[in-house]
Amino acid sequence: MTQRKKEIYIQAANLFKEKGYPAASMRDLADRVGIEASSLYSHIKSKEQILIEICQSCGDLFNKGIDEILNVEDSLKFKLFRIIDLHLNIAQNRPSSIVVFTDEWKHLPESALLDFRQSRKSYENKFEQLIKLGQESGVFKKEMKAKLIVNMIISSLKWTLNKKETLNSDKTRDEIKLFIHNAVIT
Amino acid sequence: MTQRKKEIYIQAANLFKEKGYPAASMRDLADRVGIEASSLYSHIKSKEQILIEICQSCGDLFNKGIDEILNVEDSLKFKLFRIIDLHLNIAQNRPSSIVVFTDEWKHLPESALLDFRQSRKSYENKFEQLIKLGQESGVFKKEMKAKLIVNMIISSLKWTLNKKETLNSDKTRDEIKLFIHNAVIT
DNA sequence: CCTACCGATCGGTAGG
DNA sequence: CCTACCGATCGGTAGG
Repeated sequence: MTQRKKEIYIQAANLFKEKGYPAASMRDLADRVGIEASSLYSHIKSKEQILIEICQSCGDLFNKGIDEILNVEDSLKFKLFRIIDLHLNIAQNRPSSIVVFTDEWKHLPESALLDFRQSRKSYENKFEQLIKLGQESGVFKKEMKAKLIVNMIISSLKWTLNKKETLNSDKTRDEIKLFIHNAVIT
Repeated sequence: MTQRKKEIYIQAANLFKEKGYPAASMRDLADRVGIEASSLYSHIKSKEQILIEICQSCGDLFNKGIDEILNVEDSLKFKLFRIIDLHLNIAQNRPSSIVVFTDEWKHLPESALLDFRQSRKSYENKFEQLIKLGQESGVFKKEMKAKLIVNMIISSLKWTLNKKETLNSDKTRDEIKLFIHNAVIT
């Protein structure tokens, strides 16, 4: 990946985040990169392809991240905290891409949409298994369905997207973990 | 508001939800209503105006809803549960509009955007005051900032949008309330 | 990487 | 509510 191509992907993520994918034009993007719109196509295949790659790479970050957490020997409680940090770290390190991944995936073309849903499903299933394991061993509360707990946790973290100071504050991160700790740990 | 105009707003909300505002065309909308695109403009002023009214009316639902809850004499804990039901009820009763309100507000024109942010801010401030009151009286946990609690709660409920069976299930609603109860009630 | 350009589609108007 | 149409803009290609 050349420097120019990287620059295009970075600016595309910024632009898609700000305007939304359909409202972001290739001419907007070219302006930000500092070249003509037609010149973009020497580096990229299509507008769609940029969206596909942004969404795929974010999905991979989540799945690789959770795999690493689950494969290390730790308490289930600590693994849950590491998953929370995984979400916050991705938001911190890829502030534009993560918003595109979260808000613009519905504009993916059909085949990439199937991949996206599969990747997300795979992630949620791993997360759910962790919760179920904790419920069986008495670490996590049993009164709520594991799938609901996963949905509540993932959803609850999304307000932090785009909130740089929140993501940078260890104190705020601790409060987020405390909220979820109170919600699910026995 | 004539029947035809109502129909246009309903179909517009459905369409904006499905495709996103920028990708939804007035020709799409006209097809769903069963008239020509140009005929839409006998009933509505512009595409933008539809978005503005959808977002305004949802904002009003939240603000009127919370005002009613806060003005009735109830325990703070019960008021919190009523706020949760307010969110779930709006999602249940206006399944398309609420998604447009949540996901498409950034496409509002400048002046409407100011109104939108003000309405949302107003809602969040009232919610925050309730949490602070509860923290002072020892009903809600003090270890987390009130604003963070509000953000976590509002965000945590958003996964239920578009999940009709979740919104229709009293049992699931109870689990959602239990999650939040555990998180914030002493 | 640029100039020049394509067909398609956009929101919206004129006039009836 | 329709036919006919407008200028603007879209993603993308040809050719150099």
